[in-house]
Amino acid sequence: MNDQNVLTPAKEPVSARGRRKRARLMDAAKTIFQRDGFAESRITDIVNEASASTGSFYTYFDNKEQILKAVLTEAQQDMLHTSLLRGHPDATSSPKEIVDYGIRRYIEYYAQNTALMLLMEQVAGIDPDFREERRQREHDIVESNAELLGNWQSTGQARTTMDAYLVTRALSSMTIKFAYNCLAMRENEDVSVVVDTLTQVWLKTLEID
Amino acid sequence: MNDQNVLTPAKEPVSARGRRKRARLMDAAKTIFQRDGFAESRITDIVNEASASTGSFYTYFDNKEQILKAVLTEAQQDMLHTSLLRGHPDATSSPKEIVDYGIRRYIEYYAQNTALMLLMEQVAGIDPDFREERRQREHDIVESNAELLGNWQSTGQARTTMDAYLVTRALSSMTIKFAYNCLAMRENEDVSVVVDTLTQVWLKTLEID
Amino acid sequence: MNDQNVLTPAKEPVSARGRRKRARLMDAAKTIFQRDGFAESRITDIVNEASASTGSFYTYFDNKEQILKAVLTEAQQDMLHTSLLRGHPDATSSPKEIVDYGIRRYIEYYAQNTALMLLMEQVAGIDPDFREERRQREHDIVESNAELLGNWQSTGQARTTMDAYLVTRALSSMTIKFAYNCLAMRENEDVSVVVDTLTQVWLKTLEID
Amino acid sequence: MNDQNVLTPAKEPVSARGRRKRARLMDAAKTIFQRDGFAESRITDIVNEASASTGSFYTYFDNKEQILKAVLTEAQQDMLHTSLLRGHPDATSSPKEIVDYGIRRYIEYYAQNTALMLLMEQVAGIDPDFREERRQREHDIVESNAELLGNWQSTGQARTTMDAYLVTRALSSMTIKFAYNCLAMRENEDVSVVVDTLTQVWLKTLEID
DNA sequence: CATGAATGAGTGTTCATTCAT
DNA sequence: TATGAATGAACACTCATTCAT
Repeated sequence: MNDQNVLTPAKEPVSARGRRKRARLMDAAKTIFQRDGFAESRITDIVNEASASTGSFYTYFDNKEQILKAVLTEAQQDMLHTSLLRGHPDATSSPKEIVDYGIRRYIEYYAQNTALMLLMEQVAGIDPDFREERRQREHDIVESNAELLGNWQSTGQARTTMDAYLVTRALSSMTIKFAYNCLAMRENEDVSVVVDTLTQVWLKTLEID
Repeated sequence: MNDQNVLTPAKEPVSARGRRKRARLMDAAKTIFQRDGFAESRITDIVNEASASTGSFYTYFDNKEQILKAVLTEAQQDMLHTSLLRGHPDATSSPKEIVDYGIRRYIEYYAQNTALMLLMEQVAGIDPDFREERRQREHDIVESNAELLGNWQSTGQARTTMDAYLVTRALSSMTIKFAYNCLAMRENEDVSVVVDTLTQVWLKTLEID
Repeated sequence: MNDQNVLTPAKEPVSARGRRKRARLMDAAKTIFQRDGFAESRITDIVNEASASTGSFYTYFDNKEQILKAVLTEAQQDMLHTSLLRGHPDATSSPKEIVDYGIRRYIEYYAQNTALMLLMEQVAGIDPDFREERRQREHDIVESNAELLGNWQSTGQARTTMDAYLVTRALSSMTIKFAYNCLAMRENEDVSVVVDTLTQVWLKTLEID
Repeated sequence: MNDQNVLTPAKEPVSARGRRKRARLMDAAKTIFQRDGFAESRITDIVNEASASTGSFYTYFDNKEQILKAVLTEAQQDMLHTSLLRGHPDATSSPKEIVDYGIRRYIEYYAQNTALMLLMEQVAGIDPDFREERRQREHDIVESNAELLGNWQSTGQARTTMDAYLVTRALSSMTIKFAYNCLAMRENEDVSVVVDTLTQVWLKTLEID
């Protein structure tokens, strides 16, 4: 019935006006957090950016942590397709196509959201809870991917004999960190080169033709 | 007027007593930073930990940022061997031995210094300067490793035809992030399994026997 | 310009519905003031208790002070019989009966309304206006009682030669403070013992048989 | 060894300079509390009055409540002689002399410290802890006085047969409240009249010649 | 050079009151 | 007239930094 869980009690706006104001505050917070980082951001800046008053902030959020959590949770909805191997539109595709597609999609999303990714990196650096949450999310994705790899191994489509979970974890780590270095750190901004490189490592390691 | 040479980082103690006190403060700062993080740490806690006074702190450091930089710079001395492929004691070793040795050494160092690694991750999240510095350092290491890989390619010891810099960057990324996930995030604490998995991916990708 | 007669306390509701809502707010305010005290009470709590909205509050009251005054004024209606010596139902009663009856009635009222009495004590502590108002009210009562005592003195029913006003003031003070200590402070909750003690002091001092 | 009890941890100044500053803050707080009352007072006003900074305030006190407690505790040292019957300089004095002396001393102290007395009244109105503390203190004093009265009763110096504790409580209540009304409320500022009236009621009630 | 008290700018948060709906 | 979201002045409190001793 109520999909608003107990960890975020009350503070949900009822009127359309309220919903709009809350959304504006979250947009503003996202902007400010991405620009100044969490520790350097001031609630004053957020409410100014949203053209709201401090009082309004506290109508919808208890404190800075809470709006951060809200911003990140929302951002995570968009990120659910970072599953890499899952989510390919065509179920009959070959492993090679699936790997290529998954990596491309992840990298492209990353390229579009580097500021947000940096923010998440920062929050993970600061907040153990968020760090653990992220670890768990990554763990789930890796496990799901490992399962798929297991299928490929049993059908001979992937000839590697390495442990499915560990190798998937290793390759996922590579993909995430490479994206971070090349895109967020602006070391190499040519997306297609990045995708090609990563794809080749995946295919060679998994022994997929 | 000001005979303090501006190029000197200043505040370097001259007496042995001074050098000892400065070292005590840095040890304390490292402890506190690792425990509380940079933003949450208080100078008060640092000086208490060091059994010093706030005044003494400012005798040796200009501010909180400076002692952080000092702590990290010092920590980085120990880390110079994270070059992965460089630094093998025996110059005549085979590529396989060098890869295996380099990864093992890196992972073992990481396992010994997870708190420090988390701190560095945090600071990278917060401070763009440190982030850039780290990126540059990694870039140099990757470049140096890529050069070695180039040699192996030209002698046929590594049969991959991928771009030496990009593939080294990708594999280094994997190694660093896998270490972070398995060790700092405590997902898989069996060091030898971690090393084996990483080594295999390196060797297969680079086509080294 | 301003056809709001300044002598009218304003905000008096005209409709029956309005009168009911105003009464609900006052009841709620009384509850909250007694529970939290004036300074610690929130208008939010009052309107929640009354199941009303903040807007409605300001329809009937100008501010928090005003509803406090209204609550206390209303409470004072019930207290008018705390006159101690006045208000005995039988005009032909003896001084002894009148004293005993007055004290008993006051103590019993006090025992029934300790929370309210504590509130009044608190407001007297905070608000000089209320303090002066209370002093004036007590003064009037004491004067009225002193007049009665004067009659008893002239008829020999009270043989004391002390100044009627001062001794009445002293005995009234005792009665009020003793009630406060024994009942509000819960030092001695046996009402009849309290009444007996007070009555004896009154009679002995006034030399009434 | 350490007579600084655990309820007031730390914050005690060690240097003479610190002790002076702390004392100045307490003086200032007393002034401000007496002028504005506790709820209406601002820490800003206290530190301005003391020509100190907000930071200094928090060097010695945790918050406004704590400095209030400190001010009142100190004030209470001076008040210990409000015992009424105890503390007469001449041990061989008659009951009449003792009563007269005790009341006079109490009233004179009260007349000199009306602002402080009003503050205590206010705090008692607001703070249940202080209220209880005051009740306990009064209880102890009354009990001590009742004991003395018991002696007088057994030697026939006081012929009343009333319960020693109750009658002492009643007469003490009268004294305290009468002082409050006449002096703090400025109803009758002639100290000697106040003292005479009270003394007569005490003596007549206790049947002391 | 050591000490720790003093400083005050800066920030989070509350809540009475207003006002658009 | 009812509602409850919006407002922002007001205040408590922190903590890096300075400076008198």
